[in-house]
Amino acid sequence: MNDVAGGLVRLSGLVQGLYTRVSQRHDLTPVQAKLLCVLLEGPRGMAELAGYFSVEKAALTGLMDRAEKRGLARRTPVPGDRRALTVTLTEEGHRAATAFYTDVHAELEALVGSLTPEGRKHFEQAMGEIIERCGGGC
Amino acid sequence: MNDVAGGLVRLSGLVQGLYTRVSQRHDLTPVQAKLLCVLLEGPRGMAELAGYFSVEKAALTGLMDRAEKRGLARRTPVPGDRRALTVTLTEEGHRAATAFYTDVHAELEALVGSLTPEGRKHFEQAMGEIIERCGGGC
DNA sequence: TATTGTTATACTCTATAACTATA
DNA sequence: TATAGTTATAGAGTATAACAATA
Repeated sequence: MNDVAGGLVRLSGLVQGLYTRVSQRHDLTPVQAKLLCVLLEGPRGMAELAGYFSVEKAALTGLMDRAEKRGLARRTPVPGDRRALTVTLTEEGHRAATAFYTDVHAELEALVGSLTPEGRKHFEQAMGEIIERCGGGC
Repeated sequence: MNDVAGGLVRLSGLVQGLYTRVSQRHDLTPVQAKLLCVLLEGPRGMAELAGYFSVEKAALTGLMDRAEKRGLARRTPVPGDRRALTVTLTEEGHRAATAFYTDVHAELEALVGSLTPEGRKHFEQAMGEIIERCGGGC
């Protein structure tokens, strides 16, 4: 696979590896890191998070149990619907999320650091097109 | 993250998701699919595979136990070193590997199908540069 | 002593199915 | 009945540490 397909797999592996290494550096699992990053944009419901992660509700229960035990996030009741829970970051979780995000962002920037401004622009545009055309699923 | 970093994460997520879906279609886990693809290029030792996967030897024992139980690969002795084992694909494993590989290749090609020939060339070149500059680790 | 691979143990992540409580 | 979330159970993947056999 020495073509686009191979390139995509290798590039994706590079990004995945980078993400995992940075997670470890912050004493997080990659999934926990992803959870923190999502919650950085605001509180979310359990079902909402399950949908976002393309995972069953039950998996989120476990994920949140561990995140809560580690003091990164918490579940709070939703006024008006006594079945529902909202997930928010704790202070520690917010600090961890910000630190992780900053770090991973810098490393990803460094990853494309060898591109010329021109090449970088083309690359960004191509990624944008692929992502847009594929949306969520594809 | 609406920049290169965000694009890389989303693109990598797209590729990862595609890989996982195709694996499932072939009744494989993503890790098993990766193992089959590596073995398609020839037999490998256990330690060699562990290195390739950036994983401890013990993890590979478990991985191979399951692959062997499913009839996809087998361990054979190495003449000349009675400690070592070589991992090879079974016939069924070879069939599964080829079918998976073909399928994933086609899907990845389709992923970049919206790019113009020009854009595609630029994209390929940029990926090549990034990968080359980062080699294995980076 | 170093290397190859395994075993034992524990943890994370995930799926499925059955369940509770509320809407 | 439908939705939100949990519990129970099982399996994959991984790490660590201790081990056996061979080099």
